[in-house]
Amino acid sequence: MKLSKYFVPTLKEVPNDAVVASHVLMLRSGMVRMLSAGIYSFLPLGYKVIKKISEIIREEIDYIGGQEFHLPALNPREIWEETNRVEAFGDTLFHIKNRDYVLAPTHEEIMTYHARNVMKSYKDMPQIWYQIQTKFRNEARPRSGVIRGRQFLMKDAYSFDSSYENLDKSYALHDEAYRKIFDRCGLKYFVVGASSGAMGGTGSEEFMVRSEAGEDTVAYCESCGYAANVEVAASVVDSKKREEVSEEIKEIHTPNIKSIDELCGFLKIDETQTAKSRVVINDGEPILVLILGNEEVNETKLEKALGGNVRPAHPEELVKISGADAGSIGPVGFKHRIIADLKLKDANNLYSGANKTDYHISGIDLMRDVPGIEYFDLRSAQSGEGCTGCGSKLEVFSAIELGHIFKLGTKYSAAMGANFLDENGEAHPIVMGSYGIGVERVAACFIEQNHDEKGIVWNKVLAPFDIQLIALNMKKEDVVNAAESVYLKLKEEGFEVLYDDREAQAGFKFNDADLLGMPLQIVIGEKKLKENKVEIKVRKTGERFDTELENLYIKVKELLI
RNA sequence: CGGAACGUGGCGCAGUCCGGUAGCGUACCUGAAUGGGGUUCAGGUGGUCGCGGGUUCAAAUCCCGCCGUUCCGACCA
Repeated sequence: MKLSKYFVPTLKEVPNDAVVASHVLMLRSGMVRMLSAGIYSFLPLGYKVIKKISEIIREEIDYIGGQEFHLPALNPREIWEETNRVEAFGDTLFHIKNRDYVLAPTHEEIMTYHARNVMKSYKDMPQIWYQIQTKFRNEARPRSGVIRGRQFLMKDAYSFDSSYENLDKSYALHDEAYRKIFDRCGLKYFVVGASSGAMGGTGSEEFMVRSEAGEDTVAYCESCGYAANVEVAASVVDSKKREEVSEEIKEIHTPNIKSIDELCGFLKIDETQTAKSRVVINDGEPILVLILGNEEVNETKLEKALGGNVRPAHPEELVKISGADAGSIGPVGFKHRIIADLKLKDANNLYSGANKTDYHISGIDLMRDVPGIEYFDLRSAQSGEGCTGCGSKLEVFSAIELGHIFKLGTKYSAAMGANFLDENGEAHPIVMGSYGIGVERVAACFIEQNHDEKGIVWNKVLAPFDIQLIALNMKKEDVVNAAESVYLKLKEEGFEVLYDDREAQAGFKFNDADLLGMPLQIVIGEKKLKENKVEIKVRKTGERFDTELENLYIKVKELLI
């Protein structure tokens, strides 16, 4: 491809609206342009990358027996009513105004619709059906370029099995395929065991990439591979050390002191000497939740510890329950169930509310003064805490979800009446799995992980072209002739070559080549051509060396293998 | 959806406070020089100043309303 004729609108400056590296570079390198918030056009160069990623996905899913479909994005709303997901998706689902259609945000219903009444026998299974298709979600806040859009390309696969044991097999096949896909793409990723969440089901794994642009926060152990969303991640935590002597309980007048900050300032003590109280209502029962002053309650863990419905108590309820306003509630003398974070286990000499407005208590010994207290893990894991698997240190950071594999079970088949007959002639709902990969996210994550101050650094697998060929002076006939023949020869040899044949300064071309980031650059200039030599630059290392023209093709092959 | 910022040629910005002929850099076009890291000179093209309304002799500038984009938060199969 000749760059003079190829639509690659590069930008020298960083567009105002782009913040994260991948977004900036996709815009600057002319891969994409925004049409509206969260809606991107892929230009030829960007689309080449998308096609390469899609092809890798296609090969690996085909390899495990997947069959590719192409499904409509426009769906009758009534199919989505069958599973009650019009309501479940709420405002995230796009609705068509002048006909009763929705734009599909995923395709469980449509795949199940096609399986229903057709896959009637256990003999018809297993099946793995997939597609690579545009999804539509009315995201409240699109962000980070293509990483979170209102319209995005997703590979979504669905498995249909006659039993949960067989579902495990289909799931394992996808697990393996996903690892191959991301390995082949050259991504550094890790796998998080996630809770089943709102999709319903029995198990799932998320394939994540570490990135500042990520929207999930995960705890990860490098040495044993343990990874979990911080919502559920466990960690080994030293509880607050019990001091040798327990002081006497003492009531302190603390006028207008409401927060832990104010209390610490007023009494000149450290947050870690205080126990923060929160009152929640769990299925009608008031419960005091106690946590170290400088920490926050993890709502997911709290709900898991208590079970049932959990909501914060209203201010009027607080007074009735504890006898004090919000700022003065504490465990001593609290009449209802009390649970505390593990970090507070058996702690003493604590400060907390007195259950009497404008009073606090010092010298609280949870062992002595709070009989019946129960301990749970109620806080989020933090960097540096111990891994529960191997004892090494956990790291907590943000990450982007690239893919998600999911044991659905019978949620959709049961709701939609997609049943089959087993060996005994009994009807059962089909046991399903669903498996997604964000295709543009693969590209964005690769760029997040592989760029420098000059631009993108593609590997040969995802690079839109293998080689960027640069002719330095298009006014010199011998340079043009040499570049032209190298261009043709490289193409004959099966390489994808982007030939910069523009009338431009050398520096301009070098910088554009570094921005676009093809793995190899071949530079043809007048001086070296006189010695029958051309220069090769390896984008990743910055290494450059000269080679004789006739050795060029061998050298290129070596470097691109 | 709550909070904040921004909106002026393709891109990056100044001008807005204090109303008075729409500017700069870059990109683009023409010509010339240059030709190994965004070179130089000369001459050009291109803008409903986000949209609508109001105030005024006069609005990019002041007032009101709306729209768009981004960031933080909420939300997120």
